[in-house]
Amino acid sequence: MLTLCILGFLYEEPLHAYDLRQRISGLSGHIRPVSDGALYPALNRLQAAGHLTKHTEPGAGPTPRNVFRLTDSGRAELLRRLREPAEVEVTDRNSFLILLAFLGFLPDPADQARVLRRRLEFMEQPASYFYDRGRPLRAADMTDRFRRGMLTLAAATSRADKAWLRQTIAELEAAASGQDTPPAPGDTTR
Amino acid sequence: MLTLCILGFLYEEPLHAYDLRQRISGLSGHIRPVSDGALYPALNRLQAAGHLTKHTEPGAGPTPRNVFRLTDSGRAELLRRLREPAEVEVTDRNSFLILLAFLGFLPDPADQARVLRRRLEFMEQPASYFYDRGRPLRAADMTDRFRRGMLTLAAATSRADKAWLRQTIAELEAAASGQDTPPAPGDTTR
DNA sequence: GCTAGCATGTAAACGGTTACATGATTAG
DNA sequence: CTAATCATGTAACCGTTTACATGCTAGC
Repeated sequence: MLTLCILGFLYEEPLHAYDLRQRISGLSGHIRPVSDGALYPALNRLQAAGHLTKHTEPGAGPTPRNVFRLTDSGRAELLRRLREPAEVEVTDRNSFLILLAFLGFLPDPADQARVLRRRLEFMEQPASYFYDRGRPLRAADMTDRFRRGMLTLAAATSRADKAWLRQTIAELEAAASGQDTPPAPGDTTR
Repeated sequence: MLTLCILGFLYEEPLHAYDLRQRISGLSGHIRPVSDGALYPALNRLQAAGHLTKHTEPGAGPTPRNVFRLTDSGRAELLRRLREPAEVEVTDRNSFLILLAFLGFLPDPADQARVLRRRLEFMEQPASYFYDRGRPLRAADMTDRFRRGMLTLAAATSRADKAWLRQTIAELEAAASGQDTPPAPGDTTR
C-alpha cells in the first residue's frame, strides 16, 4: 500500500522523500503522517529491487535532498500492480480508494474497467455484520443504537460506491466500444 | 483491533477460538478470514495478560474446544479501550466502525458521546486528498475520472458519517439531560 | 529562547500474513 | 473420493509503528 503510493506519486514526477511523505499523508485521508520508519525502508527496498534511483541534490534546507526517480522497471511495476491489484486492494475500501488515485495511469480503459468490476463483484456479495444463530441481522432488527448506526453507515457507503462503480464501468465500456480500441481477444466478461 | 474484537465478543458470552474467528470475520466486512496465525497468538497474549481464561472442553468435533471467558480484568480492559480509543480507532473508518459495534457496552451515555465527539472532531478537520502547489484540489477541479470519483465517494461517506454522529450525539445528550445522569464535573466540551 | 518546518535516517518491538502441520466427520 | 466444516496450533517472514538520533533555518 505504501509501495503503491510511492510508485504512484513518482510516476507523475521525481520527488524527494519529504515531499513524498506529504503527498502520501494527504492521500491517506490526511493526518496519517506516514512514519519515516516505514517510508525510508520502503524506498530502500524499491531501490534495491531496481524500481527507482536516488540522486542526492543540495536541497533548499541544510540537509541534502534525495530525489527519487522511477526506472522503466518501476513504471512497469506500477502498471502491473494497477492492472492486477492485490486482494486487499479489492477488499478494503481505503486501499481501493488509494488504488483509484492512480488507476488513471493505466492506458487501456478495458484494464481500468476490469479493476472496477473486480471491486464491484466483491461488493455485490451480500455482507452482513452480525448473526443470530446463522441468520444475518439487518440494521432495522438491531436493538443497539451503535450497531444499527454501523450497519446503516456501511450500507449507505456500499450503495454509493456500487452506484459509482456501475456508472463508471458503463462509461468506460461505452468509450471503448465507441472508439478505435478493439475489444481485447478473449474479453468475454469473465 | 483484533484484540478489541476478541474482548468485545467475549464480553457478550464465552466462546471458543473457532467461533470467535467466525464472528470477527463477519464483522470485518466479511470474507476477511482472520488468520489463525493472528488469532491464536492474540488469545495467548490476552491470557498471559490475565484478561481471559481458557477452559478445555470436549467439543462437538474430534478436537477438544478451548472456551475463552473474560476475567474481571478483561472486562475492565474492554471498557477502558472503549472509553479511551486509540488514535487509529478515531482516524480510520474501519477501526471506528468496529469500535461502534461494542460501544453500546459502555454504561454511561456521556462516555459514548465523548467517543463520538472525538471522531466528529477528527472528521471536521478539512481533509483534501490532492494538492496543487499547496492549494487543495476539489473534486470538481479534478480532470482524472478516478480521482474525481475517489474524492466524491470519500466526501459522500464523510457527509453521511458526520450527520449520523451529530444526530446520535444530540440524542445521547438529550437522554442524559432528561434523565438522572448528572453532567460529569469538568465536562466543558473540550 | 522556542517551536515549527525542512530533511534524513536507524533499531527494536509488535502484530499480521502465509505456509505448514494434524486430524476427524459429514455431505456431495 | 473429495471437498468442506470443525478445531487447534506453530514458525518464518514482512511491513509498520514507535522511539531514538541529528541539525539547520525562519518566525514568534
